[in-house]
Amino acid sequence: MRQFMDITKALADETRVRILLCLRRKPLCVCQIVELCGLAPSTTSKHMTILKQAGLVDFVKRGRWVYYSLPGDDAPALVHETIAWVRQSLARNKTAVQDARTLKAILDEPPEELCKRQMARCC
Amino acid sequence: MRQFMDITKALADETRVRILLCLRRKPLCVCQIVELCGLAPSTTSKHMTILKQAGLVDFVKRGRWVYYSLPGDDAPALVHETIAWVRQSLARNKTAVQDARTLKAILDEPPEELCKRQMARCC
DNA sequence: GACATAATTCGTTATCTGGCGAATTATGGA
DNA sequence: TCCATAATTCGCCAGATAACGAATTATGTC
Repeated sequence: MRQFMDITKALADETRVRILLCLRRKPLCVCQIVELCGLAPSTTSKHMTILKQAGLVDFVKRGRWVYYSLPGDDAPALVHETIAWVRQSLARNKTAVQDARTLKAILDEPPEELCKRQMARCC
Repeated sequence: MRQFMDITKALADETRVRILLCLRRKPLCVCQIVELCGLAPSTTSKHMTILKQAGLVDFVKRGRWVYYSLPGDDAPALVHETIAWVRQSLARNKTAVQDARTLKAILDEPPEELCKRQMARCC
């Protein structure tokens, strides 16, 4: 039950659902996710921790960069079924479609530029 | 997105998930649900309102009694898929199994007795 | 109509959650 | 070694949520 409730609580926030959907195609680094959801890096990081705790995402560190992705085939069936359910439920959702467009633009820009812009915004 | 988030928020509470699972076999009246989850009638009623708002349950009034049930075939596919997902995810869950046992005992007793006991408890 | 009672609504309280900025950690480059 | 910087953790605040008991609503019975 614990694991299931971790998952439902993780999904009970729109930002986290949007992030999950955006990881569909490829791993994203934190600065890209920050750009996507328009929140402070600290807040975004917290969301990623909650998703990780629920087992809904994985991450790898590459130097100073952290890449989050959907979990691999070795993850529990529950996790895969959950992601499938979310994806199916929101397949034609307006917000999700818009996010996919935004993501495309973000991926066109080198991550370093994103980070610099985010730094400039708050300091 | 609104409807989906209503559903995930409804599922982000263990009591509500347990109630949903217990409705599997047959409709239950509020006093039975109160007995099952061990909370105050007012609290339980609020939970039922949230589940109803999310579309995850229906209810019918029979005189002074209100019976909650899983929604019928005319409910949106999203609702049925959600319930299927929850059921599958917790099929062998310990809490769910225990609740099923408790429910069996509750169904053996006439609802009137339950209501009287609940009344005695708080007044 | 008056009363009993199943359920809900209301008002209050304690806890949880999501948000931010500041401080900290950890890594690559000068 | 020292600095720059990507990310996280910490400390705080505002708003949401779950719990209760009291009051209210609605329905059946006398």
